[in-house]
This record gives sequence, structure tokens and C-alpha cells, in this order.
Amino acid sequence: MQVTIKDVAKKAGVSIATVSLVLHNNKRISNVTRNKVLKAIKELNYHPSRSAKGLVTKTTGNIGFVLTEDHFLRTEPFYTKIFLGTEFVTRGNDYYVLLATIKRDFEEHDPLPRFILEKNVDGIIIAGKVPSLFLSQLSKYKIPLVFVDFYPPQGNYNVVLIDNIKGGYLATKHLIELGHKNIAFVGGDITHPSITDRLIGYKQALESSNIPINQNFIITDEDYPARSNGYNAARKLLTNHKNITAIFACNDAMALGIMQYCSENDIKIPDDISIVGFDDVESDISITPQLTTIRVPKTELGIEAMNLMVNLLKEKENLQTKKILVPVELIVRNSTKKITY
Amino acid sequence: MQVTIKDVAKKAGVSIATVSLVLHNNKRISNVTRNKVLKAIKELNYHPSRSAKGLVTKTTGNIGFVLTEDHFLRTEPFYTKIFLGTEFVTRGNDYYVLLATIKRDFEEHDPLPRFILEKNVDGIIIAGKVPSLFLSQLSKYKIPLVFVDFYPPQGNYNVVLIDNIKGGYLATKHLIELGHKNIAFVGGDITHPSITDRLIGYKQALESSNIPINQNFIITDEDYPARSNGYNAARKLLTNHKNITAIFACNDAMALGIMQYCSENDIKIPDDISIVGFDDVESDISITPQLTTIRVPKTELGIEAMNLMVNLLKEKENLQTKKILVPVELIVRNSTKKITY
DNA sequence: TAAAATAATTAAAACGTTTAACTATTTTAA
DNA sequence: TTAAAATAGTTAAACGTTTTAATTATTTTA
Repeated sequence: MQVTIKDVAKKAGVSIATVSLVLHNNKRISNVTRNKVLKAIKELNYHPSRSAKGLVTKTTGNIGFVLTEDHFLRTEPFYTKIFLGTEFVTRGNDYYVLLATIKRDFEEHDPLPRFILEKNVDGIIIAGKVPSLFLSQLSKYKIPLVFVDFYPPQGNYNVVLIDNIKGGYLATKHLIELGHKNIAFVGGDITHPSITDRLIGYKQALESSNIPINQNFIITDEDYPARSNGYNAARKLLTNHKNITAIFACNDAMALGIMQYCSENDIKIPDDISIVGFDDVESDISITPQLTTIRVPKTELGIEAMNLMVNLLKEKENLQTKKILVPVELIVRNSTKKITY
Repeated sequence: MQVTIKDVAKKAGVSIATVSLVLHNNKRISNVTRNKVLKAIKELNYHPSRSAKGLVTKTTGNIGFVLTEDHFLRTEPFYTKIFLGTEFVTRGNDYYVLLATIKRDFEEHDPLPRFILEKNVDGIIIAGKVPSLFLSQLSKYKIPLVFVDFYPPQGNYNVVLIDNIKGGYLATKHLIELGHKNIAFVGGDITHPSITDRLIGYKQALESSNIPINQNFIITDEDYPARSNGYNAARKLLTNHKNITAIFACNDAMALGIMQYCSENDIKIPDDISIVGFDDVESDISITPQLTTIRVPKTELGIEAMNLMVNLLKEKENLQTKKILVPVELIVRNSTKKITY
């Protein structure tokens, strides 16, 4: 039923080895033969059996994509877009992506994704923050890893990141250029490397403009950068420090929470306070007023991660680990305004 | 390196055939032998090679999951949850899910997902409405299909659906019980079977209460059930028919658009008008006021679809096609209210 | 106690690739 | 002119399973 390499070989009048060599662009084959074979492949609509190939090469052709369930289900399609980026890349190569979610509170005896236990992937892309317990369990399996939008606190890893420092800098610099001096930083989960970096960018921008850093303006004790925590942070900040004229929120979700607090407390945006977010979920969610933010090319992150993985697997020597920084961009909309005295 | 069936056989002191038979629960094997083998499997942490198995059984162990890109990226994780449901099921069986997106405006020469071309799936789950051109191209491949939350206009298919008629009925009945008589229906894309069914439920509820159906209250000319189209529909309805006191929106996204129109035009919800949605994205998105809606168990849809697929593949005879209706539930929140005269 | 029936296990072929080793032919160099 | 080198292609083994048919062991029957 199925068309096999044998059928191709017979049709082209060559051995199956020749067909295989053509398939792998081996230069030992003359152009004449190559074309005969390619013609036969096309005419028979031949596709090699992944199983047969896998059996002899000991590869699976699968790449795992692991993230926590709550990240996958996030309202704004952030990780979904990263995943889509990886899928785009696999359309043009020989891999398939297997997605698996794990729980955010992964525990000792929770099972690992089946493709790990069964060694049914050639590599794994890990998107977003995952429990360290998961990582330590995973490490026993000696599977090539690429991290995207997160990396473990210690060790050397292949990783694709947003340029968080630059983003934090751009956001803060924008506010400074609008005349703001009392600029707050609202972050959740300061142990997350991305948040740390955004804070570094924030501080760099202030320093470069000789604005003293006020620790009271920096809120990093919320455990998770979610809308509700933005709301709480805004309450803390704005009740205690009436002189704040601008807030840099470490992501759009928190910015939304801040905006909600403002709206409920009759604080006008951008007239009374300017707000900058991070992520740019604008295109996915409509927000009033439109949010000035740092655009993060989410699909691009996935594309870079998958490309990195594919290269990793190609060069069997696992060389040095690579870090890729994806550039960000300031998008000015209506939530920021020149300061008025 | 890898542990193979040979290692297990040697350790258990039996032939590899015996190991294989144990693995397949063949009753020809005595309990004594079975236990010896199972013990060896456990001790060696043996997992059969999917490639080797696939080569001989001509199966891949993969199930494709296809949906349009815009569905996958929808703000409310609707299809994402359906996908997650399929993933949950595969944790307990021997399949992997391969996700592929296609464009909503799939065209003649757009490539099909690679796993179709390469016949690298045993079956495909199709989630949500997909272009009919895609379906006609797909039909050439003779791959078992299961549709979820959508099915093609003609033909006989395995399909998992929400009980849309019931949902439409429950939503409308709720409004009627609150004393409403002038109840509008806002749907997009009336060619979509789910929308048609919700409209049927709407009509059934009105008829069962002897309320005449007013065609002017039924808006189905928006092409897509999106927020912006809900907004437009609300404008059309509420400027022309001041006597409308309630709206049943065919999904929460459109309900949100309607709410936005109302808020901008100083129409109070639920005081001036009651609104019922469909889908229940409440838990994923926070809406003010909280939306009365029909809860759709999204993950459940995915679970049912994958179970159906697995059974389909098990019973090699493709029996009759099956239709599964997943029940829905009315969730009363704050967007509906007893009518006041 | 031998034959027949049944139960348990195994041998071996097959699945469709890849690739190292080999052969045959042509080209190059001395 | 010939040996060596380069080029082009082939042979055959190997990968790790499943499964049918054959074989062996055990139990039942007469």
C-alpha cells in the first residue's frame, strides 16, 4: 500500500542505497542519477517512513515543548504565540513538536511528560518559568534543552530571551523624557530573571539621567505578575506616595490591574499618572486608554528557540551553550503624557 | 545504550516473543512467566521503541490536532482548553498529539500540515470551523477524523459538540423567567452549525412560552462572532428597537462588545438591559458586571474528542459514525435582572 | 500407557530505512 | 602505459519491534 524506498529505487532503476543518498544530498551521486531519483520520488509522492528512519538513526524527529498549565492558558496568548513560532519553524524542517504542560506546583511524585519517560523526543524546549523540582528530575534524562523566556538560576544553558534590560531602560527613559521624575516600578516575583533585568533597565535609565533611585517606589513583593497583583501594588504605592507621576509596570497584566485601581479611584490616565507596560498584548486585548508598552515579538521568540534547538541537534558536538537576545521596541500609545505641573 | 526488548528477555530468561506477548496482555502467557517479565521490565526501566513498533504495525502513535491560527490565538483560551483536554487523555494512553494551525483563509495551494502529507498521524482531530477547501484537500488522505465544536455541512462524521440547542434554550428561558419578552438574539456567522443551533434553542424557548418571534430582534449578519461585531450588532439593535430589554449573545465575546456599546451609550446593565452570553470565559477574563452565561466545559470537549478518536482507532472496523453531545449549564451572574416596568 | 488435546513458549520473517564497506569505472599522474 | 586516486554506485547488515506458524511441554482422555 504505502510507497517505500524500494518502489522509488525500482522506478528510477537504481539501488535503494542510491535513493537514500539522494535524499541526504550526498555528493557521491551524479546529477543524472539524482534527477532520475528525484523524478521518481515526485511521481510516486514518496515520503520516507519516520519509523524506519528513527529505528536506524536512533532519533525520533520530535521536539518536546514544556510549559506550565497556567502559562499555556494565559488570557493573553503570550506562550501560545511562542509555541506557534516553534511550529512555524518545524513546517520547514523534519521535526514535529509535542506539547506537554506541567503543573505550576509540580511535586516530587508527579509524573514527567510521557515523551520524557519514553525518551520520545530528541530535545526539549522549556517555555517560561517552570518549577525547579521539574528541572532537577528532567536533568537525569540527558536530553538537549533550550530555554525560552526563562532560565534556571544557576548553570549554563541554551536560552532565548527578550532583551529585558533594554526594555526596562526604554520604558523608563520614555517616562523621563516626558518630564517624569517620580517613577515607580511595579514587578511581581523578583526571583524571575526577566523581572530582575527589567528592574536593572529601570535603574540604569534613572541613573543615566541622574535621578536618584527611591526604594519606596519599587514594589517587588507580589508573588506573580498578574492583574490582581498590579491592583494591589497600585493601592500600596498610590496611597502612600502621592507624588508619583508615572509607573513602569513589569508587564501589561499588572499595568491593567493598576489601570483598574486608578479608574476606581478617579485617578485619570494619562492626565494624573502615566503608565508603561511590558509585553504588548494590545493587539490581543483591547484596553482603554491604549497602553504605552514594550513590544515583545512573541512568535519570534519561538522561532529563535526552535532554530537554536535544530542547530544544536545538527552539530552533534554540543559546543558551547548559546544565549540569544531578541530585541524589543517601545510602542507609544495613550497611557503616557508629558508631565504637567 | 538503550534498553531493548532483548535485554528484558535475557534478564527474565525468556524469548523476546514472550516479552512482546506480555506487553500486549496476551493470555497465552502463564502468570508465572508474566510476572518474571514484568519484574524485568520494571527493573530495567524498559520502554518499547515507538519507531520499531511503528515499523511493523504501520502506525505512528500520533494524533493530529488541527485548528485555524486565529482560533488558537483567541484571547479567551477556548480552543487552547480543548487542546489541553486531548493532551490529558494522551497522558494515559499510547498516543502523542501533534498540533498544527492552518490559516483561516486557507487557499488552493497552501500546503497541508506536514504530518498529513507525510502520513505521520493515525488520526486527526479538527477543532472549530475550518475552511471547506482544507477539508476537501484532506479528504483525499483517508485519515480517520473527529470533529470537535464544529462539523462540515454535509456528510457523516464523528463529532463532539456542545449541546448548543439546549444552551440557547436555557439562556433564553432564563430571560423569559425574569419577565423579559422583547429578547434579541445576536449571532455571527449563521452558517456555523453551533450558531444555528443556539438560535434554534432561542426560538424553542420563546415558542414554549408563547412569545412571538420577532425577526427584527435577530441579528445574524455579522461574519464572525467577535467582540467588535457584537458592538456593531448592539448599535443596530438598540438604535432601532428601543423596546428591547434583553439580549442573548451567541458567545461571550459578542456579549462583551454589546456591553461596551452599552457602557459608551449610558445604557445600564442589568438595570436597563439584561445580557446573557455563551461559553463562560468569565474565569479567564474578568468582566464587569459579571456575565450571566452558558458554561461550556471546554476541557471536557477535548477529552471526549480524544477518547472518541482512540476508540475509533482501536476498533479497526470504522463502525458507524458517532455524535457526542456535551451538556451545558446556565451560570447566573450579574448581567441579568428581573424586568422592571 | 499411548494418543489426543491443550497450554506455553519460541523461531524467524518482516517492516523501511541508513551507512560502512565494497566494487566498478573513470580520471590523473608519473 | 600503468598504478594510484577519485568518482559513482551497490551490497548487505543493522536497528527493535510484532506476529504467525512451529515447537515443546503439560494435561486430559481412552
